[in-house]
Amino acid sequence: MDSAELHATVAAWYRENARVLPWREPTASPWAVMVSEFMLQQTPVARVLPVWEAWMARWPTPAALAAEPPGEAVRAWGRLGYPRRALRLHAAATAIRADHGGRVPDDHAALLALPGVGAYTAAAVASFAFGRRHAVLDTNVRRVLARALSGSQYPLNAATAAERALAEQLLPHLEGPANAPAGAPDAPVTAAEWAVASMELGALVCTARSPRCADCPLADACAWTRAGRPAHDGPPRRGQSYAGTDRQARGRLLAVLRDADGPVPQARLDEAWGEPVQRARALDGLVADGLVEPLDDGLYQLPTGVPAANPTP
DNA sequence: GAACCGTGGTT
DNA sequence: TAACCAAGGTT
Repeated sequence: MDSAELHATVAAWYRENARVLPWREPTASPWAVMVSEFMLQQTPVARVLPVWEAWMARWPTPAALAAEPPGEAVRAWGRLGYPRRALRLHAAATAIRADHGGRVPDDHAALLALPGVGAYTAAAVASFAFGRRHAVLDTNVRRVLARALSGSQYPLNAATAAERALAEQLLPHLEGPANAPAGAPDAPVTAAEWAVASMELGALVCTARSPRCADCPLADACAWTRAGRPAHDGPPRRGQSYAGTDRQARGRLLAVLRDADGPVPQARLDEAWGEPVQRARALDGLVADGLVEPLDDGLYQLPTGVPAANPTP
């Protein structure tokens, strides 16, 4: 199967099977797309949806978010996880207001320069919000390419230069929006549509644990299937421990502050995590990350964005 | 390059 | 049930 055939096959599947998601609507603003990409970093769609809706209702533009303290972003982030993303999204909104006239930039380099925006997010926003042509290499796409083209069950732990080169080479030449016009099943496939379609195939069919190969439009051409779907052979993929880690401690501490109306005394944090050494280390880390602001008298709160007044000597 | 950074659903 | 996994980014 050549790449044109690959694009057409996956796009045809996508036009029939894509989930309806608010940030994919043609009316979705670049900011709406950007917020979704931040939230979707390592967090499943189902958990993002309600938080995204509330976020967009409250902060429909970057300037609206930038006008509020970063702690409000952390609070609204809720239990999506990795709350530093909330802080970075707030910082990105602030940079957009300061440096881009309040509009999400439309080119990859300017996006990449924003806090919390890496190679994936810059390519995704440029593609999905602006119809630009970039390789969007997320975990779904990497898995689809590993199976369909390389014949392995899983991609390597880290994306290689060869992988990125392959993704570039596979990119359709056509620019334009990610969604084909309604009722145009044979519309040409844009780079952005290929990106969202290959991601969606990985998310719905070519899944990590139990791929639904019977429903896959690429099953006949898939190198991994043709090879008999051999089990992963290579270094073990790194696991993620959690219970008892600093991450869990940080999560418990921050949850107390999120759920409180105002500043919280140290004693409330002590209840949230019993082990004092780890608790202190976790709290220090949260403060260092800017997720927590220490006040006088052993009080703590979510960040206000206003540096605490220095006591006069 | 490897470690670190949350949370909850699925297998 | 414990392990795995999720539209990554930063240091």
